[in-house]
Amino acid sequence: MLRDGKETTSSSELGRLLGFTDAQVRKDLAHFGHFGHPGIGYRCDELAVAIRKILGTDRQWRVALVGVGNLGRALLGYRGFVQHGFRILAAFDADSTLVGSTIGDVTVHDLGQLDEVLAQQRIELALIAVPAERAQEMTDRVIAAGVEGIVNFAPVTLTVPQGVSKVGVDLARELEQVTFALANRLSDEQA
Amino acid sequence: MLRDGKETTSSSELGRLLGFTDAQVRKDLAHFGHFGHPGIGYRCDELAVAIRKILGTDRQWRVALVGVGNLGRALLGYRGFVQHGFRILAAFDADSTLVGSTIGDVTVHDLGQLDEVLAQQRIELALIAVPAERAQEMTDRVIAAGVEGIVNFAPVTLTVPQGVSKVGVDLARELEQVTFALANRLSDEQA
DNA sequence: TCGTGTGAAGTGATTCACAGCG
DNA sequence: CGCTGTGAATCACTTCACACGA
Repeated sequence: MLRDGKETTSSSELGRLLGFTDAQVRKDLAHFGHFGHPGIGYRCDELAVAIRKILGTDRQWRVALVGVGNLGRALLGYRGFVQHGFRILAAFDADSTLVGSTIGDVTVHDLGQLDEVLAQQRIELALIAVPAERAQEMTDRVIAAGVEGIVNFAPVTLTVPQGVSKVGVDLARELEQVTFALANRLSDEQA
Repeated sequence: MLRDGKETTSSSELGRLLGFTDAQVRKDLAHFGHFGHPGIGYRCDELAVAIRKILGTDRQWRVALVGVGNLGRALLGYRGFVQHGFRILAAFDADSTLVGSTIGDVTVHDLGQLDEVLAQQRIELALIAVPAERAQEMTDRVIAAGVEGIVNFAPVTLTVPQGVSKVGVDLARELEQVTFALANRLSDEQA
């Protein structure tokens, strides 16, 4: 909407676009504050700022990538991260033939330097893209080095201490969501 | 559990492992049928079979990849798909220098051959890994060619007709989930 | 005795509907 | 007059608690 120069929107328009009711949109937004203008709706620019504040993306975040395989490289090349304020500042891999190379503008470090580089770069978030067997170990190490948020791409459930935030992305599980819907022919549901 | 040779489990054990209550586990499983044995619990092998049936992964699915960029290549190399019965049988890209090459054992076809190859290979599911601008167009085309399920990696909301199942994976949104938790210091929630 | 499956109770989320502001 | 923000009503989900089978 901002790109299109749209000034304002409404809960009903947002709802239609997102697949919710207008009341749902208003309740959800009102939960975080008073962003709307009665009789007018929501100003697009104000709303964008407010949502960024809520999501914590009103600033830049310092990110590291652990595991520079196929998926890791894809993550390094993903432009969406930069657009949302996520800066990948360091990468790590066990493969010594990769160590020292730069992909995009990120240098691949040896795992032995992990603690040192994470501290030096003041890394806050880590993307775990290593094989399932190594995922918990890597997670423990980055958390010990001060990382507070984890996105885990390995198909295992990680254990993290209180205060550390964690999200798991299991690509096969996403496909299972589709096959579940097809196997049971659900006509509703969308994401 | 199967790998460890475990014979049976219980709703409370599953709940502890997954982060739910025992009652929740029982209700959810009972929703789909009677899989447990009173006094015993759930037999691991029986439960695995039952869950695969529910998820629709008790058979192989024929999958195509549209877009062989960094992310596409990562998806091609992801072993978890094969393990869950998802076979990527064809890939497509607009880049003519890629067309004709094989990555893993999948051939990259020209987009012009999309309809033909999808029909010939009887493709059921498609992974959309093209830039946001092209995502809806590619989706329309694969659906026209008979695809019934879509996993979309482009950061746009796709429109699909009734009967087609769709899941969206937005990598930046996963990170935002982490920053949201950190910005608001939620102590609960895990995925 | 252990542990499932399940009505009943309790809790939380969504929708309704309208007062009030621009 | 349009649209938000919000109590009240509705609806859905989770937890409780127990009958019953192994």
